[in-house]
Amino acid sequence: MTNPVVRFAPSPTGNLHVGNVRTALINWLFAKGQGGTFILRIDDTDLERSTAEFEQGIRDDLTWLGLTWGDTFKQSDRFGQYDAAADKLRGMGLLYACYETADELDRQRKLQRARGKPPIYNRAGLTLTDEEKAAYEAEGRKPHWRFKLSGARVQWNDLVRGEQTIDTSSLSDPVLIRADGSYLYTLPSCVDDIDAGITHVVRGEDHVTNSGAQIEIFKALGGAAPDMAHTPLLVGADGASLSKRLGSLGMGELRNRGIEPLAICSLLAKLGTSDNVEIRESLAQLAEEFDFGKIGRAPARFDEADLMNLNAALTHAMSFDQAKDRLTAIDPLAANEAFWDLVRENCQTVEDAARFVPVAFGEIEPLIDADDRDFISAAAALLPEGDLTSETWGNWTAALKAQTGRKGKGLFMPLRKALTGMERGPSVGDMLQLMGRERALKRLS
RNA sequence: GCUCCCUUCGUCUAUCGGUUAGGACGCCAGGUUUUCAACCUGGAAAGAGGGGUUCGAUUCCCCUAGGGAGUGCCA
Repeated sequence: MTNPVVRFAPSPTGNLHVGNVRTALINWLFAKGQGGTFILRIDDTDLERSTAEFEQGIRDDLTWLGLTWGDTFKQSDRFGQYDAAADKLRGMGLLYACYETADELDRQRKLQRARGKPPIYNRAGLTLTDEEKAAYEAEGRKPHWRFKLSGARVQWNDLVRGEQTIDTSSLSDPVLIRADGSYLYTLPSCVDDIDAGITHVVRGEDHVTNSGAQIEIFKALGGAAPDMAHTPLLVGADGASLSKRLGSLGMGELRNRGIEPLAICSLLAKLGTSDNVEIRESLAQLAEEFDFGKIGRAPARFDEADLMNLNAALTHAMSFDQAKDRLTAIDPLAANEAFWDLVRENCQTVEDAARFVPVAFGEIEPLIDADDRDFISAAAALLPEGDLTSETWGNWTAALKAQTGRKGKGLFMPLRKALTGMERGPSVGDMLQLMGRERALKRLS
């Protein structure tokens, strides 16, 4: 396989969510792994619902994730090409005018369904005479345009699903052009794929029947259809279809929660594959490991808890340099390498470090149980003079142990609670050095 | 309703007719640690149900159940 060209084609009518991102990621990983090109196409033929804000949001999210594109364009800049393609299809007798209203079509479908028949368009438009068309036009009706399917079986070897067959006689002829003259995505997508030299169309399995119809359009337009890959959709942790909330879980929200792009990409790249779901060091590594053959055919469950686990693993191993800017945003004092190295393994996100900032650099409310009061007073008196060093903690607790007879948890836990105000956290001895003598004594008094 | 796809530990999966059904994540226990995390060791944990085919089915076929998708002048 040489230099594949793939595209991710979101429509700017909303923000990117986990399902979208997975499709984008798989395209990207496949392209990068094969030395190919990843194209970002903005499917904004629906001028009503598309907005510049969503478009920018999509670009920002992809950039944040690291899914950079080699080329990008918008469908709204290419209506001329679509018009030409439509004319070509009309000339071939493959694009025909229909005059039913949406309501009429809806009624037809309901009727068919009620009789146990599949709701397929009856092709009335195909046999309309010029007089009948003129009569509709006189009524003020404008036609919408359908592509005439062959009725044959369309076949392809799907990179994920294997041999696929779609019986086009069981499909309605797809509407390509609305009554208001605007394009639905079906035709522009094919035209763009041909013009951009797309070699592989990679998308979710909700598109398989579309692919059946689009393959016929590709052929009618004189192109060979690209290879196809349809990945199973993600479902929620409960096994039901991805919930509204999860399905629309946006990148902005994940970013706000402190989730790392690589945690998202690692999960979405490995979920539903035969590879272990673990954090990877880079997108490049994910690309190297990518293989359509590893993707299963059953829907995989997307669980936010898994995402958080991966993110925690990533955070635990994150270098100070990587975390620095984010720590600065929390508090300039937190941008301290010794501090980060100490607290990171107690953090699930970089922002979790905020909990420990007051312990090391500010004020906290010490936790001292009533029956530990004397012990804590003794501890305050025994705190070694001079600078707090890495030796201090060991010497101090040894002296305390000798004087009070306390040991183990009974010795250490009261100190932890008094000095940090928490029952859990990083090593107290190291925290002691960071907070300094003055804070320590104040908390022990 | 109709069409297509799917079903192995809690989760993601391996197995391409004969295996003690393997791994990873998670979980539990022990070790280490003042605690948490990390790390080490160990453990529990699966073939949806029913029929076939076969000397032998997780594997092949059928049925049922369950899940996903499609069936739009959405993408």
